Amino acid sequence: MNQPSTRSRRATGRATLADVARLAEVSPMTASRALRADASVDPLLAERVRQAATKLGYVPDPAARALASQRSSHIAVLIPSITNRLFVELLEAVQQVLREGGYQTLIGISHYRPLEEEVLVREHLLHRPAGMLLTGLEQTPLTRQLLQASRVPVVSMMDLADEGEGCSVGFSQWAAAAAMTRHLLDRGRRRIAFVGAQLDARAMQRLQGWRDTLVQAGLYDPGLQWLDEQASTVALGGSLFERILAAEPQVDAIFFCNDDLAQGALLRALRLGIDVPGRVAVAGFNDLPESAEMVPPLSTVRTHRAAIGERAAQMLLALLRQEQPGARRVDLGFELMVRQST
Amino acid sequence: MNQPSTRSRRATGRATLADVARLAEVSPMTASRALRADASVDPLLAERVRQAATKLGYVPDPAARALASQRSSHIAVLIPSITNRLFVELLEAVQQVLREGGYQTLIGISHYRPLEEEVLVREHLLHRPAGMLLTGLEQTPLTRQLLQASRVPVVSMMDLADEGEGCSVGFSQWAAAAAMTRHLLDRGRRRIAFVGAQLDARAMQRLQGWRDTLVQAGLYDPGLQWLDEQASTVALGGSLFERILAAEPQVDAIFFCNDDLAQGALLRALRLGIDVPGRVAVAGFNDLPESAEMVPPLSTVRTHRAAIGERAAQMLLALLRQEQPGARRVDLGFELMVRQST
DNA sequence: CTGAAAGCGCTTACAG
DNA sequence: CTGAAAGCGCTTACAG
Repeated sequence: MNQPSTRSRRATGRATLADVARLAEVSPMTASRALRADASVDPLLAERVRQAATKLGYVPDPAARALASQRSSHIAVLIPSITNRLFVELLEAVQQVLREGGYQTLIGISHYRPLEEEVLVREHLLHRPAGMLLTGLEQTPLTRQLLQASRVPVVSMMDLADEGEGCSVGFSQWAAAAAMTRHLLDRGRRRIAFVGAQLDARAMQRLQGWRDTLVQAGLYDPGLQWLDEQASTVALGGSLFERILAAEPQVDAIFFCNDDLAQGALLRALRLGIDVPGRVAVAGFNDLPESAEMVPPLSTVRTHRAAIGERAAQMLLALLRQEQPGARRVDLGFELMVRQST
Repeated sequence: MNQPSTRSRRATGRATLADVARLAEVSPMTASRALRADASVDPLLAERVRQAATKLGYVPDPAARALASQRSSHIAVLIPSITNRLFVELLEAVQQVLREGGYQTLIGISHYRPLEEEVLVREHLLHRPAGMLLTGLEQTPLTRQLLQASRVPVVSMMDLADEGEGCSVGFSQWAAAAAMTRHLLDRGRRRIAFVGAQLDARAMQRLQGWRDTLVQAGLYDPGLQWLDEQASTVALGGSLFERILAAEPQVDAIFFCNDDLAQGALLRALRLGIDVPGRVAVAGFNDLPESAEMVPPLSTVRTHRAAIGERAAQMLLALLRQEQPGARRVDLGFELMVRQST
């Protein structure tokens, strides 16, 4: 009895589905179904199976499951950058939810480049992820095609897809930038510069929100638009701040496309003895933790990135459970944080 | 010919090892070995196999490989926090190297708690990672036991293990803190406070470096040791700065156990009009990107976290290839960054 | 609702 | 150095 074959390879010692089935006195198939809460298994049998599994401390082997089902328990999450705190907080929320849902998170960094994202999508698809979470909507045509062909469920984070265009959770960058610009106008500012860095799609949408608002107010001046392809850093913000004031002395407000840049501007102003907001107002975007501590505290737009990550992950889990995800497009909005720099 | 079985499940369309073997006119076993550069396969055959694989665009199925070999192509990387930029940079370097080595990175966040780390180790072990990268050396006894029993190769990052104690890449927190303390003494400071937050093992080692140096100088005063269990943030640094100066007016230098806290102190000093370094010197630890931009620029200790991540990942890859990893204990040192806050 | 058979795509453990 | 056989631990696709 229990004569092990001479060529046995069992080395794991872990309980297997067959062990559970034997203990529950059902076939492995029934055990498999019961444990996945799959097709309608007789509730009594299902319960017996579950108890057997608990008793044996059974944990399904992810590799075996993936091989048989052609689908893994991994979810690939692609973000543009991991040194940008924004995406770190997004990621943390995502991972939390996915982990509770029984999935593991694989992270890919695209460095803001659609072509790198394409490579990442291709690589990850080889591992047959159960689902994917993407940042933004600037996928290359090939990326879209690969995803569609793979039939892997996808949810996009940060930006909002057009109606009927796929699942997305985010907010309107345009509206948020427009709101901040309007705030500056309300404060009596008339020569409002915009500084964009990195120049990813979201920065450009913010630019558009600024521009449209100023055009409408009859105050748009293309000379006040400062774009820089470099990554956003505190150092870059400081240097741009100095250059703008030198080039356009009549500027009375600068709207930076994110907080790193704006923080750099505030620090540079301190160093140079430039009065903010007296001489010039400074606004940022995202509301990073340090922004409230700056001197003066930075006015900015708070974005709900943790909520976005959480919601997007939940939506993906619903998709994986074949449930209707409720809304396929969730707008989580933003919040204007008026502090003392404007 | 090529009569597919009526119950075929092939749906992937991907080339399989059998396809490669057929094209190269060898057995699947030989193809498998050739592709892994395993046992000495006849070089001519190996070349034929490699060409066939390229021609077919063959990519091994990770799930099948994991199931058969009981070892996946994933590497688990456990870090204490992902909102701390230090670990983000560590992680980025790690992931880069692992990816080039053909491995995928799975991230676990322990929130600085050994017990959470234990849970993560247990969870990840279920997925049979090829290897693991841990942060620090404060594993619980059970964690150590689980790791040892699993026989999964492990490399520790940041701290240095004792000789013969397992693989590690890092630097001496003690020496770095001692060096900064000596610098403050050299600048003529005599009442040097130390501020620790989070109170993880590394913060405590820094505390020890500060203490030992002051004891040796005959200037140690336990009343100047400020410890706070909260996470290090800019806001906390500001509030501690204010409290310390109120409680110990004769303090002439404050050594914060990391840059976040020190930055908060500098900002608070600006707000309160306290002269740094005139009234009090401020020092940090880690050299975050913003530190050089502060007013005044922050003196701190630069830690080589990217290099640590890179080196640790390389060491793990060497272990996985069964190579001798050269040194099993690599000290990457630190650099004193003397700027204008001290 | 349940189960016996086959198969997912690799590698281990032998034998030669 | 090479290969035929068996097996890793699940799920798919049927049949009943």
